[in-house]
Amino acid sequence: MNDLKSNLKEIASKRIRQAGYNAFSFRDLANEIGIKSSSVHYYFPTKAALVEELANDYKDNFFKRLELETAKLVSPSSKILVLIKLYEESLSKNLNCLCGMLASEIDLLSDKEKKAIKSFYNELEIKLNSILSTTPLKIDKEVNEIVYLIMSSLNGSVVLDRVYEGKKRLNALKSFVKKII
Amino acid sequence: MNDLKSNLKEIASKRIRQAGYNAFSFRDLANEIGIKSSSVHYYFPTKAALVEELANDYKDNFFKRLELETAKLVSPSSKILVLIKLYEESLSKNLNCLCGMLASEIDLLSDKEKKAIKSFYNELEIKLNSILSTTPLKIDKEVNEIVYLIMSSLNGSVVLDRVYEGKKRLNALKSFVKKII
DNA sequence: GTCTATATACAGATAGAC
DNA sequence: GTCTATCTGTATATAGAC
Repeated sequence: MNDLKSNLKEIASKRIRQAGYNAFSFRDLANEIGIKSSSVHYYFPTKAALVEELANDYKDNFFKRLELETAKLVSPSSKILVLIKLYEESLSKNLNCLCGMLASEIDLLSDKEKKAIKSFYNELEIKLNSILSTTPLKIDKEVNEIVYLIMSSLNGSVVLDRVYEGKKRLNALKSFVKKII
Repeated sequence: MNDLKSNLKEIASKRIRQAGYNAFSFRDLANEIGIKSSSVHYYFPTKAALVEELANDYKDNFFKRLELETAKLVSPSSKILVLIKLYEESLSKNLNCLCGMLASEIDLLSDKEKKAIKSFYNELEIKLNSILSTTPLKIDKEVNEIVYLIMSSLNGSVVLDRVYEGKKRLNALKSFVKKII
């Protein structure tokens, strides 16, 4: 992929993660790079097509990193801490999770965009279940419920930590994971 | 407050909870009621002023209900289940929490709007801490960390349950609360 | 209180020249 | 690939008549 296209995607992704789907326009992207908005349409026919591509890229990159960084780890808790670290990185850049942001705006999305978002969370759920199924929990709960708890908390933590410009909620989740797994 | 003004607020709140700050205009509100957008400006000088009022109303109403419905309850877990029930009601109307939605779009907001959002979460944190401080937890964790876990999970659960048109994540949180408190 | 009229700017997209 | 030009519609107001 040429530089310009990937630059456009990077800028668009950042904007969405800052303030949502409607918080940027093709003109914004064009201005930031120094081209015209009609040229952006050369790369992406519509805004929906761009966002769909962003969501799919985000998922691919996210799970590629997760696989890579957990590959040599053994304990479930260490693997989940890597997952949390990916969210911490997002927070440290003062950005929401792209899919979390779009999930909260699900009513705005086309079917293809929705599918991309669901695909991200489907894979996350599968991954977490597989990590947690290898070991008994230190708390008497269904694995699946802990998976949901971790996923919902990850999403909410970044949103709220961003509001408070801190890390308390992600840290609390981290601490919780260390305690129960 | 007259009917028209409260109708406008109700419609605006609903739209934000469906798809965010930028997902409605004064014209939308006007059209839905059958007046002109300039008339909406009679009630609210700016969009920011409207949203600030919505957030403050939401907070007032939320905690009024929480106080009312927990007043006669004794056990901490039963009180927290009432809190979760408020989020379940939101989900059953297929709406996000207003403050959760705006929290994810925090970069869009004016200082006054931000303040209103923080005020909601400040009060929720205080309330949860006070509920959980009356009893020892069945899990060896700091109360404050469990408060953060519940708050972040509440937010994330509604967002994700809405995506999947289900209740699994809020139910998982409910189940977790029953287990540890 | 509600309207018409207006102002200024932006949004998403397309046609066609270069 | 990038541009100019254009289209059609929308957003956030404000002024002033009724």
